[in-house]
Amino acid sequence: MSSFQGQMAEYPTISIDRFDRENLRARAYFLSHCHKDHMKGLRAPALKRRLECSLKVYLYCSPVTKELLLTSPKYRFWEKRIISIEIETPTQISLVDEASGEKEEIVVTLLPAGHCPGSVMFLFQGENGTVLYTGDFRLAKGEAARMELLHCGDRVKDIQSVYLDTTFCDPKFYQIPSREECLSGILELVRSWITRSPYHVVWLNCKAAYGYEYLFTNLGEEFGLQVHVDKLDMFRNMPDILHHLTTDRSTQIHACRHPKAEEYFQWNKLPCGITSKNRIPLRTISIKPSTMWFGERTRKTNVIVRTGESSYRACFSFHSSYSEIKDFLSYICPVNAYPNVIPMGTTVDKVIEILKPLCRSSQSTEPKYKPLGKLKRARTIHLDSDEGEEEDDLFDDPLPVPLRHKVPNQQTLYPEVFPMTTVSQDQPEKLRQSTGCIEAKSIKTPLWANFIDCEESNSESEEELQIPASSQGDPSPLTHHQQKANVEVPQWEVFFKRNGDIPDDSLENFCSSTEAGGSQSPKLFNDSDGESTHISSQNSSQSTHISEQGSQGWDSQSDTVLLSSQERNSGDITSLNKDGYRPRIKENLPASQMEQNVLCLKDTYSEDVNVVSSVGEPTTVSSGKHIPQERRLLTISNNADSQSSSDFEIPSTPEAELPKQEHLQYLYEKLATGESIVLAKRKSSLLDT
DNA sequence: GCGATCAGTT
DNA sequence: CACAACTGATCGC
Repeated sequence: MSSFQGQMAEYPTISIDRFDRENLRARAYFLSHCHKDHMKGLRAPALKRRLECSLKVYLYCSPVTKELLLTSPKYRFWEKRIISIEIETPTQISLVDEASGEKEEIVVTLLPAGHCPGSVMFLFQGENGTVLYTGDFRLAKGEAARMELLHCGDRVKDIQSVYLDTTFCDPKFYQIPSREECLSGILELVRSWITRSPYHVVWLNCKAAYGYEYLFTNLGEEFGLQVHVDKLDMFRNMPDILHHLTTDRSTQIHACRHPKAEEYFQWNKLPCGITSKNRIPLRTISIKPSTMWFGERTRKTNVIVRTGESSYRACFSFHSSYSEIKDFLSYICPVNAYPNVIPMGTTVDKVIEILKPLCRSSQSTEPKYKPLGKLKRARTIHLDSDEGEEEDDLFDDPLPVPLRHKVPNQQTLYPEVFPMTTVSQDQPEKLRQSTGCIEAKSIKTPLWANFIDCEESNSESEEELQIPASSQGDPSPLTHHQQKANVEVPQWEVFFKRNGDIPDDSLENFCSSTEAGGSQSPKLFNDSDGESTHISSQNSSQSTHISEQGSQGWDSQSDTVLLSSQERNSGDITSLNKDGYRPRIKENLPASQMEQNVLCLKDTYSEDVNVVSSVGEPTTVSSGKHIPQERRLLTISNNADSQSSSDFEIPSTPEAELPKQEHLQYLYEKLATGESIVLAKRKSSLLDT
């Protein structure tokens, strides 16, 4: 539940996701997505009055959010005052104080947040620096690195503050199975039930909230059925969703709701009231999407749990896990990070304590002295342990500012050129600031950087290297066309489809199977209470099955339902990605230098330089606008895995370049602290594999 | 009567 | 397991 009060320190004249109290004075409003807890005050009389008096105040949101919001009659009064902004399209907005006439320019870019249809993060650029408000988000590991507009050239933008969705920012939520794993588990469970007869139906016990749509569409697609829901008119202009939904109760998949639904279900009655078809009683199971999480050291990763004779819980999360949050924030590496949510059972201070080490201020370039004898664990020990996922927690000391080269998926890197729309009533004037983004350079990766960033095995890289470079880069003309043609239709897929078709857990599985003593045979996972039966996301090659009598003998071990995330690897569950969606690429139109300056406002190397200068000289390298082939190819493999390390665009064979004096100096310093020993060992073990 | 808030439920 | 939202009680305008 968001506790963000609506205003950001840097841009206090705008309000985001809060519309009450001080926010009533905002010059512009932003809505990240259509969930009630982000809409407080949005239909209050006070704001309605404000709107009537201040004719220059608008609400900005994504096209899908606008559509969803305006479907509700309660919010219809916003109709003339909402401006939708396309995803990944930097847009200038004039913030005018109507009393004084004072004006401020700001550029906002909407980035897909993966939380629910229409959900976005807002990237603001203006006089007070670049800030990112994430709204609520679910982004897999490495996804920030793939967001082109978080970058300036091949470097992540200089971001002053991140206002972060910290819903699961607690180590107990260390891991949440990926969207694909969860979807796969549900798909197999549903398949195993509805294929028995036309009278076998499933009820998806979903909350009244946007966010389950990709589940419905994937189920619909997979089984050629429509999902029964109570309402679908909000999707009337989103055919990709609409086509998989129905108000006809005769389908085998239901996601309808009723206040007494649970009670109904006890009596084999669906929320919509039906109990039979053709006078033959229905056989129903319920699947309740719930967030399941796993601690850092938990191997149990079951995505389906049986909770009763006909009841299941399925893993499902709208929010990023602890490790996903850490990956996201450490990649962005802002100066400040502020939590938008204080999770239950924790405190602001505790959350800040987690966020702070991932921010720049604590990424001291001065290595801290650490006696060798105090090193926690040697990497070799860790390799022998049962963890597939390597842990950056091993290092007590924050690493220096990562000089990372997260290469976006597309090749249109240089120069960073995007059309910029100006949304304002009275002036199309561009921003004057010209702090300028130095023309993007291909910065050679210092040798040491490979060691520093390399956390995990790149087991897939050899395979990925076979992928021709042409298979990535610009989207196919068809994709491009479709997007142009559909410009009036809200594009919801953008929020959930990722580029790449390769399942995401290959690294972990590789690690756990090769390094953890090869526990490759399927196992049954049962809760200690002996009540639940699981579909696992961990085991491989175990086929899913449900006891023939869903309501009988479910307590026997032989009824245990398993589902492996790796079944998906070998199988059919890639519909989430199969359309091969790629983030839209702007036409590579020539842009004025001024536009570039605006886009890279404050993202200057001169601002960065005090941070990075002690570990290298990135600004002086000017080896042209060419990405080494190896790095591009490795980027593909990185794109494909959401859970694994996002650092594997760095070739495992370092570029044949001798480290410079400063790099050596750095290495020596690291050696003194003990860290590089660990890293070097890790590295060599990787090379040995 | 409406809305805000809180506690409880799912 | 939490989330997001609903329900109902209470209070104030």
